[in-house]
Formats: sequence, C-alpha cells, structure tokens
Amino acid sequence: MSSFDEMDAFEGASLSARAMAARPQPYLDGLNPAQRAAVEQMDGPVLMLAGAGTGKTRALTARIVHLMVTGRARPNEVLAVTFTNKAAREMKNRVGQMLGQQVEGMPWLGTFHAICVKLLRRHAELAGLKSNFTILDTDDQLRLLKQLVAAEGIDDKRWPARMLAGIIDGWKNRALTPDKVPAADAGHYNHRGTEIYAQYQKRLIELNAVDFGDLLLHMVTIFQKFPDVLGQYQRWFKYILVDEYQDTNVAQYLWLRLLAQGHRNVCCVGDDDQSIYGWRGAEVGNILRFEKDFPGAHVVRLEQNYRSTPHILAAASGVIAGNEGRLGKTLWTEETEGEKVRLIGHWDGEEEARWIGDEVEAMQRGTRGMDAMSLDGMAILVRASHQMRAFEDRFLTIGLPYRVIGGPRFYERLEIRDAMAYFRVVTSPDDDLAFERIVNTPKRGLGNVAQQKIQRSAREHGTNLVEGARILLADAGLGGKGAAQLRLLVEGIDRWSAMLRGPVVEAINDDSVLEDDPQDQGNFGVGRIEYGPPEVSHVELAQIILDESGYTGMWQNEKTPEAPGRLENLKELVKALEQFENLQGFLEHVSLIMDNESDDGGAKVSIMTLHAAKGLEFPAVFLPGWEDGLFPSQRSMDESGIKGLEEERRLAYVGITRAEQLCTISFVGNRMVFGQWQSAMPSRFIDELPQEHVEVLTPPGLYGGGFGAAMPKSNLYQKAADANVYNSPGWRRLQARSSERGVSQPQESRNPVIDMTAVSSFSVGDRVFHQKFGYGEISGIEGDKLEVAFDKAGVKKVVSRFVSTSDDVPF
DNA sequence: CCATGGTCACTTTTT
DNA sequence: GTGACCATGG
Repeated sequence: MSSFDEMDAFEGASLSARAMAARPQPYLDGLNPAQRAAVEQMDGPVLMLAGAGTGKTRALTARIVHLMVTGRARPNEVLAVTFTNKAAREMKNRVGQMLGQQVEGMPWLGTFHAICVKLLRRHAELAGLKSNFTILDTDDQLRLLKQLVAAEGIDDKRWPARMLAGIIDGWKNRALTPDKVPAADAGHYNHRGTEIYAQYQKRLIELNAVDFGDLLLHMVTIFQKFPDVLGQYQRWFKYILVDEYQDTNVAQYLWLRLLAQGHRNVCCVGDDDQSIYGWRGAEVGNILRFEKDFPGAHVVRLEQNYRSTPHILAAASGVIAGNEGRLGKTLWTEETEGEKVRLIGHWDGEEEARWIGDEVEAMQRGTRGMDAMSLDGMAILVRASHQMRAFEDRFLTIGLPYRVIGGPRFYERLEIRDAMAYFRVVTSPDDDLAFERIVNTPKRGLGNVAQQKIQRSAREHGTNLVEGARILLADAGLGGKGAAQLRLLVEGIDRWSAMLRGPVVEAINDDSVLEDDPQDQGNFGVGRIEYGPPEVSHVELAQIILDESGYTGMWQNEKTPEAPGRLENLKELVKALEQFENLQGFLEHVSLIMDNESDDGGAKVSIMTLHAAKGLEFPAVFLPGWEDGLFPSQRSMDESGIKGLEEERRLAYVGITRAEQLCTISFVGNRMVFGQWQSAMPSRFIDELPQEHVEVLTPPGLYGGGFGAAMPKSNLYQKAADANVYNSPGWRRLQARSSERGVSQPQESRNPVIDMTAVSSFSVGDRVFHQKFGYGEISGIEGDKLEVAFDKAGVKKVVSRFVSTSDDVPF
C-alpha cells in the first residue's frame, strides 16, 4: 500500500477543503462567458481553443485557482505543463497573485522537461540511471554522436553527425526507443541510423546521462513498463492542465494521455493557428484529434480579443484564412479605433534597418499626434536569427538601446561551458564528456596521444575516464610532463570531490517520504541527497576549482580582446551560484532553464525571432524581411511542402497578432545571403493581406528599383512599387549614395575628420574597447560619434558611450 | 604538441 | 560573411 493512497484518504471533505470552498471567488469577476465556462467546467476533458490575445493565461490561471479554492485539489496535486520557462514563471506568479500570498508554490507547474527531470530523478534506476544523472545539451550530444560515428568508420562528411542527431531527436519525439524504430525508417543515415541510435542510448546510460529527448522518452517508457508507478501519479495528479497543446509532440502526448487516463480531468489549451513547432516534432494532429481522444470533451472557444486593433486582427485573419483544415475561430474585438497595418519596401537590408531605427526613434519621441512610446513597447520580429545582425549593427551605431531575446545564451559561451565541465566532473565522475572537455584545458601537454591512452585504459578496465587516467598513471603508462600534469589534475578532482562531500547517503527513493509532510510540497523527496557538513560552500568550491585547475589563470595570461570579458563572465557564473543550494542544482538549472534575463532596467527595443515572440505582445511591432524564400522560408517549403508553407503562414499570423496598436511589415529588394547579394521577391503573404486594412508607405526619398519589372503586377506590393518611380529624386540620390559608399569609406578612414569643437574624452589614436566589435583604434571623432578602426570588425562609427578606453592593451 | 592558415558548408525556428 | 574543421610546419 503506497502512501499515495493514504494521501487520498486524507484528502476527502476535510475541514480545510470546506473552508476553502466557502471563500469568495473574486478571480471569476471580469471573465467573459467563454472564459468562465473554461474555468468552471472542472471535471472531465476540456479543450480550450484560445485565439491570440483572448485572455488564455487569465482563464488558465483562474482555473487553477478555482480548483484550489473549491477544494478540488491542493496546489501539489495539480499538474500544469507549459512549454517555456517563461510561461511557467508567469503562470506561477499569476496564480500567486490571484490566490493571495500565503500559497505554497506549485511544485508540479513547469515545463514538460523540468517536470520530467523531477520524475526521472526519483525513478532513475528504472531507466538504468543513477539519480544524479547529468543532462547533456545539444553540444555534448553532438560530440558523443561524433565519437560513435567515427568509431564506426563512417565518413562524417557524407553523413554528418548533425544529421543523425536530427534523426534521433525525431525518433525520440515520437517516443521511439531503438527497438521500436519502424522498418520504414531503417534506411535513415545510410542504413546505420537505428544501430548507432542503440549504441548512443547505451553509451548515455554508461555516462549516467540523458539528452533532452530522453527526459520524456524515459518517463513514457517507465510509465508503460511499470503500471504501479504510473498508477501512483495518476492518483496523485488530480487535475492536469496543458498550455500550448498544439505544440505537443507524440512523446508528450503519450505522457499526458497515460497520466490522464484515470480520471480524465485534463484541460488542454491551445490554438491550432499558432502551431509553429512542427519542425521539432510537434503534432497539430494532437489538438485536432482531442475530441476523439477524449470522447465527451467540452470544447470552449475564446474568440474575443483584448489585444489588437480591428485592422490588425483583420490582417491576421486574412492571412491565416489561406490555411486548410483549421478548427476555425473568428477573433473579434470591441475596439473600433486604430491604424491600419503599414507596409513598406526598401532597397536592401541596411536601408530597412535604418528606416526601422528611425521609426523607433520617432515613436519614442512621439510623432504625428501619437503619444511618445517607450522602447519597451516596441519589438522587431524576424524569421531567422541571422536577420538580427543588421538591426544590432544599426542600433549600435545610432546608440539605440536594444535587447536580443533568445540570442546567444550566457551558458553557451565557451568559458562557461568549460567551467561547467569542471563542475560536472566533480559532481558526476562518470561524465566522460565533461572530462574530455577539460583534460587539456588549460593546456597540460595532454594531446591526442595521451588522451587516447586514457581512453584505452578506461575501456580496458571498464570504468570512466578519471579512473582510467588514475590507473594509467599507476601503471606508469604515460611519461614526460604530461604525466605530472595529469596526476595534478586527478589529484585535484579527488580533492574537490572530497570538498563537495559527495553523496554520503544514497538518494532517498522509498515511498516513506510521501507521507503527508507539509514541508514536502509534493516533491516526493526527489533527488534529495544527504550531504555531510560542508567545509566550504559550493560557491567557494567553484572558485577553488577554477583557480586550482589553472582555468582562471589561463584567461588571465591570455592577451586577446575577449579574455577580460570571459573572466568577467566567470565571475558572474560564480555569483550566479549563490542562488542555488549546491552545484548539482545549479547544473540542472543551467541545462533546463535556458533563458538569460539580465536586464539593467533601461527601456529597450526588443529584437527576437517570431518563434520567441509567441505569447508576447507589444504596442508596436515591426515585421521585416517579408520576402519569399526568407519568409516563407525556402527550406521549410522544400522539406515539408504545403504543410511547411502553412506553418510559415501560422508564423505570419503569430507575428501580426503580437501587435496591439501598430504593426509594420517590410520587405527589401536585395538581400545579402551567404555574403552574396541576391534580389528578392516580396513574400506571398503580403498578397494575402486584405488591402482595405493596409496602408502602403513610401520610403523616404529612396526607392529600391531595378526589380520592379520582374514583380507580379496585381497587389499590395505593386502599390508599394508604384509609390516610387525610377527617376524620382530618391532613386537618383540612392544611386549616388550607393556608388559613393563603396569608395568613400576607405578614404575617410585614411583622412579622418576631426571635429575640434566636440567635447570628448577620447582622442584620435586612442585604443578603445567595444562590447560587440572588440578592440580598435579611434580614427576620427564627430561629436559623440567615434569612427573606430576595429582590429577585427573593420571601420565602424559608434556612439562614444558604447566604448571604453582600454588601458593595458596588448599589442 | 600546438599554432597557423586555408578550405568548406552553412542559416530556420528550441526545450 | 562566419565559424568549424583539417593539413601543414615550427
């Protein structure tokens, strides 16, 4: 008899439940009828079809609160799954707000992956793992696959490991273990895919590691193989809620269905029109099929939009109407006012960025009777991340503060990954990938040959690399300086491990922790490991490891432009550790919580991909790069045909519906691709915009001609083209300017213009440092703008407050 | 063993 | 244009 059952008995109609039920329900006020229906229909399957901006999160959180207030479930009995950490965080906050402050957190509100880690830590042994398994990121995953591919003597050129990684991910998304890969897939990766997949899984177990896909895959397998385990959770999770249901893949779908099978109290929220993750295994079919999967399901449609103006909604609806097989929703709004969607064409990407930069500044000041708008309220949403560069460059030169969301992540940086590899070796000795990463970083004279020897030693003795190295040293199988260095490293690892005071007591895995312990909050004692009294804190330990290993020293001795920044990052890393209880907790956080929100508080324009924008909203949105091939993406259409195109169209729909007040779409005639100029056609989605809701703008003074004749004749695009003529003053000016641009810059940098009246603490010849461009020498000054010849990035004009003087510049 | 330079392939989108 | 990877030479 498991303690789950005792918990069930405890629950019943307790006094507290009745008291809870008697409390007022202010969170229901202000919900529209549809939202209210979605909240109050608590039992049985519910499908909430929530269009963009229809108050989905509000309904969802109200539902959670309602479950608790009416005593249906306690906070730790509600399973609420989201896709992103951001969404999880927001929901947590809003539930807290609605419910009042005394609420204990909801331990089972989180992303699929975060929840699965929790579960898997508790049941690791059922998957052949130890509960302190490490979570590999895509980088580690790839390196491991490369090793396997190389060992098989496969030509990495013809059959890139990357491709295999994609195939394996695909299988995992479909919850296929190696033995279940269908015969139809046998030909993948030169007929070796399945075989190497099996090897890969075996190797992961040896490393006591999992990849992202495994988190779900292992849990689905465990649930399928161990009905008693599944039963426990079926009973424990009284209500299940799923956000962004249209983005679930097969594995997630199975996972959910297994858990929901008993009581079927499952509420899925989603919008088929916003399904944009098909490429990573999401199945729109899951949401389209919901009523079949859960017969008798209540379907609630949220269609009243509280976000956008009618023009914006009409434009979005016009575009999405081109898709087939939709569940169908019609967004409407009570709003009547508002500007039309704006459309504008530019000569090239640089012009586009320049114009948008100007617009942003104008809107920030307030213009044409429009109120001044904060930069925080503006966003530039691009199809592909490489489009961001043009905007960053432009904004940097004009000194416009911006923030890139979902850009290069703090934890993906070289030095951070190295440092974490050190931590991993110490916390998880079987993590060979981490060891490989750091054996010779900093340089210890342990090159290929030495590393091979360590590998062989480890393999012969059937142990991990650290032990392999130890044995190798004991057998005197390694000579020279390398041996001494390696000994130092191994001793270091031993010392640090001792300081960590590794798991003294085994992970608590028996059901006794499930007793109704108010402290427990439903954690089931997951991954709890007893440590002896720590002599040093994990923060100190981290610092010790980095120092004693010589890693910090390595960067201190390095005289490259990046070195100071890297040291800075390491400092930040150590500081970030303070917020965690131990190194392991930190490592887990890093592998799962990928967003790095370090904001200095100032208002900034946001730049992000359309994917990253889902779920967000901004008063003003810019949608650049609407050109066929870029958006819709050629690759998407090549790979997935009409399905791909429809997903791109949904992406367009997502983009437009992010805008509250003003939405500006733009395209260019020429774009640099792979360092080559290519002429571009306006996106077919532009033709799908309903004309009556669009205003075509004329670019100020210049028009990108030369491609007009080749363009289709009948649409908004043509209107944009007609607004300009080849012999317009702007066209001539453009030609003059572009020919001038090619020659004049080198001249300028040879003969810098020096403005003597400028008040500046800089002078020509100074060495300076710039966050993005690195080190350089000032070649000219104009007011607060500097012309700098950067060592790496070439000559750029930058605003002086973005550079700092660099003392002690290496040369 | 390691630093350098040349070649190549590449750009969707992410937990 | 950029970064990853390899071959060459010190």
